[in-house]
Amino acid sequence: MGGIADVAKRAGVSKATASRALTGAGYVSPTTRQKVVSAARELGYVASTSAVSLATGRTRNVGVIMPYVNRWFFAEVLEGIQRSLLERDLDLTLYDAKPGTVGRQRIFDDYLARKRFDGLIAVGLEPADHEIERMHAIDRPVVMIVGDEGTTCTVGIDDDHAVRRATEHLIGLGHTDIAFLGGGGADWAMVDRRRLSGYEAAMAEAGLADRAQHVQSEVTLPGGYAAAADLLGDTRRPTAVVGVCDEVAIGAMIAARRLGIRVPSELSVVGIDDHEFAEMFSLTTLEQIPREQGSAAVDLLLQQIAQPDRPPVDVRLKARLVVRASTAPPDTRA
Amino acid sequence: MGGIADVAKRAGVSKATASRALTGAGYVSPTTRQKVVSAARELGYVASTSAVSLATGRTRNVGVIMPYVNRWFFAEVLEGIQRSLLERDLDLTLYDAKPGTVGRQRIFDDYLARKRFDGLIAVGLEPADHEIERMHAIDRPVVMIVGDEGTTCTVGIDDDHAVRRATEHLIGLGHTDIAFLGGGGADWAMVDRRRLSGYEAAMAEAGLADRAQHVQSEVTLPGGYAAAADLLGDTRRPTAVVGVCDEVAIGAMIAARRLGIRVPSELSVVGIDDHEFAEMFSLTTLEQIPREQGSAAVDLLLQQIAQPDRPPVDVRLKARLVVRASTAPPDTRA
DNA sequence: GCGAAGCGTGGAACCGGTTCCGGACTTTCG
DNA sequence: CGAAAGTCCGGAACCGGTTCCACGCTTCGC
Repeated sequence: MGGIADVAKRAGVSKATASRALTGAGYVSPTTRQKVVSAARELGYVASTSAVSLATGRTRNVGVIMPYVNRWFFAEVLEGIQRSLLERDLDLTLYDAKPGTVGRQRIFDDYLARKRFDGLIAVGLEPADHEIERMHAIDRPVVMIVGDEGTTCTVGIDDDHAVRRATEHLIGLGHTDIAFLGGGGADWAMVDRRRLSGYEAAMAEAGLADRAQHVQSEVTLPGGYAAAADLLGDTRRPTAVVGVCDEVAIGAMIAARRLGIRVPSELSVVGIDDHEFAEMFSLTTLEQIPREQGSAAVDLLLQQIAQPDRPPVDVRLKARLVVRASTAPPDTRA
Repeated sequence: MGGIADVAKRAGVSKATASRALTGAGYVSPTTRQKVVSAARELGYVASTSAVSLATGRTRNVGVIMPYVNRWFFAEVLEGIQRSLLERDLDLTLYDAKPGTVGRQRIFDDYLARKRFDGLIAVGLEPADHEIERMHAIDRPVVMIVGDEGTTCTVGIDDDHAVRRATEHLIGLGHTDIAFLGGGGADWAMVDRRRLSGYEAAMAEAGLADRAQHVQSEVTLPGGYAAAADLLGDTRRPTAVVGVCDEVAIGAMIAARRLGIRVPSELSVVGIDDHEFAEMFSLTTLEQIPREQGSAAVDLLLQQIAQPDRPPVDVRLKARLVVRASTAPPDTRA
């Protein structure tokens, strides 16, 4: 009921002409087009997406696969993607692939193979080799946000550069006891590794290699809180902390406050992200704009869909230093 | 390439038989079924979702429409839904319908009408009348999480009851100066309204109707912070605060800390949600488990899809009081 | 022993669009 | 003025599955 055949009949034309009139492909006289269009409107006609997909081979849908949706970065990226797709009349199907779950396995083994999408955006996925293989096997363009430059398009900030700047900011203020907080452990993400190495490089360049200190923590606000509570409880504590991301950095600020350590006079804290809470906590940070990364990924993906044989492109965005009130020269009286 | 026809040929049977063998519908002898299954495996056959949808009228996909994905509650619900769908081999397409955006309008006007899904879950949508009309017009089951009981199935906690208990908890501790923080303003959500009325009812029952005080704020952590900073700056401040949700309550706690007001001795704070940060802040709260609401919604939706003419059901979950260290009797020395 | 019921299978219609191809008509151009 | 090119449209094939129906065979019940 309500198919294009009905529209065609009402407009007094063939299915073929009705289709051409509505899709805009091929020759149709202005008057018949008008007739078809108004017939469609009168009937409330909406093309069946499955029929269109079957006939054209295009789904007008993109898949987004990410390990979390409840973390700030991922949620923001998702919104950026969604907004871009909405402008272009494309749908979005979401795959929530938490590391180490059977769900993730099923997504890679079954869901992706169904090819419900014209292209795939993978966000912070840290895929294993066989997972990468799966993604290529589906023969659809893939763009990764926060991923390895290599065979596919990628979008992301220059993590190394960002952390380097964060660390240099502290060094420039006169700090020498600077700890890096966050990451480590078993499933230690590549981004976090890259960020740590940026920190180490900056420390080394300043001749502080032997003062470098990496404190492990879960990469969440409570994780940062817990790790910082340990670190700062010691009387021999650093004068500054670089958080692997803002959530960890804010956790550290909260811990400091609880311990009665003043920020920034007794402890400087810098993060990376410009999280929505950063301003409230007056956190100095390096701003990345995940929404923009999301929409950049959509742009890239659509290019790849249009021209599948174009070589992969990498978009690397620079992070801007936002100085707020969580950083200051170390307290020399101590 | 790789259609069911190829599988059929390789197994030496007709398309019809191959289809029956793979879907499990109709009579197929065990031996032919086996032949078909292994032929399919050898060819790496995966059925085209669009062809299946076209033929069966089922998409094996559910739509989820929500105004935010970056807020805790929504993200958790989304994960709950996703997990449930994953178990049942269903896909999920996400519609991000921010209030007052053209995107939202397009979702209701165009996207939903495409009927890419067998059913729809609407989360905290606060739909306008014409939006509700649109949702019914698509002729697919709808389940709402946090919505009006009425024509559709709904899932949610009993907000009135929850806030009542939160308020009674404070009254039981001896507080009489209790402010309700959050909500109000132009696009003031229905949940928040319901919660306020629960507070007012509890105050009235305790004979404190004239002490009731509603302080408006944006329903976010920074919003709670800002509003509480105003409220608590005054010397004539309440001894306890009920936050419309945990984010607002936590914002209030942070503000109190900044102002040097001790929690809980000088100020008790209670929230609603059991947000992931609640434990870190030792916030007394009423626990709701959004993930469970998500999976309950999926269950309901699947029932409705299976039996579309069943009367709508409402699932109302009770919230459990979790007492932590943010509430105590008022400081009588003051 | 024979009709009915149950099982296993293939042919063909069908879901609802798009697109190829060819015919008719009009315009352009040499 | 005739051929070629351009425009407009309809018939039919096609995308890749599912399902109705008919048919042959076996089993069962009376």
